[in-house]
Amino acid sequence: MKYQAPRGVKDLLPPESEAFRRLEDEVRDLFVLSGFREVRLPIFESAALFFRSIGESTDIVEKEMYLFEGKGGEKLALRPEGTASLLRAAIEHRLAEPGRTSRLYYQGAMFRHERPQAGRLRQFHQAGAEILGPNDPDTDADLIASVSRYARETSIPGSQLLINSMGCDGCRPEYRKRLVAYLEDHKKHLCETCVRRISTNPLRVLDCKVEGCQPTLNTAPAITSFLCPTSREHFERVCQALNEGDIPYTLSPRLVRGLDYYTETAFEWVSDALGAQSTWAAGGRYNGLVSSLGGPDVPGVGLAIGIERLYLLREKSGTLPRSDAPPVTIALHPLDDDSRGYIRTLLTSLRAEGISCVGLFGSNRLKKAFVSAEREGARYIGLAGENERGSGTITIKDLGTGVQKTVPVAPIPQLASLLSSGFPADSTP
RNA sequence: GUGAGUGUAGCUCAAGGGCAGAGCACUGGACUGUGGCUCCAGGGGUUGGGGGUUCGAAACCCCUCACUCACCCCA
Repeated sequence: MKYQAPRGVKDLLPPESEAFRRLEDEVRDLFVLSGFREVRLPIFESAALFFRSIGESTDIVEKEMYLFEGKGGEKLALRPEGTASLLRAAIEHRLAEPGRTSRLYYQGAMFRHERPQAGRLRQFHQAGAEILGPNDPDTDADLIASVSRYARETSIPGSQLLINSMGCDGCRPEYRKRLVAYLEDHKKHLCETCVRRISTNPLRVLDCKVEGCQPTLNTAPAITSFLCPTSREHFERVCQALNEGDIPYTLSPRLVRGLDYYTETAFEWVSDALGAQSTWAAGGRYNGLVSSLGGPDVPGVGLAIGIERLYLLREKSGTLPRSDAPPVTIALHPLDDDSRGYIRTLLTSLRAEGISCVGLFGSNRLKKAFVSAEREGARYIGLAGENERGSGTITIKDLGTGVQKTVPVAPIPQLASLLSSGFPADSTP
């Protein structure tokens, strides 16, 4: 094979492509139902935007970004996530202003140069929703509730909500100090990467999955016992709101989001039906991010759903959305060469009436036309030869029921409505 | 970036040193204005690529590429 898709990217073919689109629509509907409006964002941005927002010492920035230079030498990057882009746009167009609330969502391809595996691609798709403005726990809880409810309604298999608090600029530094001290003391029981992270990104040590590290990490100081009164109250009220809303969750003191910008509430939805990449949606509050990107001091909270992972889950549970409407209403076949023009005219007229149709011009054999019509997924086949042409009619057969009828082609709207409303069952062949 | 597993027809897979095969799919015919069935025939392959061992390699060895899964990381 001369050309094939680059590593880690996938072609989506029918019918999977259609199911994927329906899933995206489903998520869009979910956001719209909660008052979010869409922002279409560019697929690349100034690289510095991501360095700044995601964090210099994260893996994404250190080794996973697709970087390239514009003609003028400007440093650009394919977006590895959506929040940074959305906030950039919100700040640039004055949608993030103190005292007002913006609910915005985005949806599209993201790019990270990682080794592909189950549920992990180099080009993948996320849909994310961000609320800029409010800083109250009820907003967090409401956002969380919308996704948890969606998970329940669509029967996402094995889904579980994990939540934690990351504290704020006031209390996290103190906690961080205590954690580093603890980790230093227990260095000899930790793996190599953990030891390295003590100095680069100590909070992420908590995320380590190495078996040998677990005993040490289990007894490490938990951030939740170091929260300042404000952060503690915020977190407690989020949990309380979830309790009241009957949203099940698991407190996960060692949950640390991969991106540096999170503050206060952090949450993610995992599923044991997914393989090693078990997170299918995640988010959190980011109160300092807007201002650190040059905007006003506006707090925010948001989340993103990994569409491919959602797809995997729905596939596993056999609940992928499927379009039941046939792709083509009628396939038209000329019975002789003289009828080809008659058929072409009819195709144009029917499409003008919104009826999906194809012409079967490939073979003169009627038998093949039937096979082709079925392959096209057509509901009806329409035949025209000398007789139909002479009388201005078309012979239409319902491929499902076998019911057949010869009807006038004019007026076209009447023919169109016959095709879209369906054949009477009592017609005789 | 590291490790393991797998690469044979469009798809699913046989052949484990001795003629590269099956099922499905595809094309044509039986069947020239009425389909799904059946029967007959046909097209398809540098066995991922390169090198080596051997009289002989799809098979054994080395290199390489790709895919899959895992580590890592994350949606």
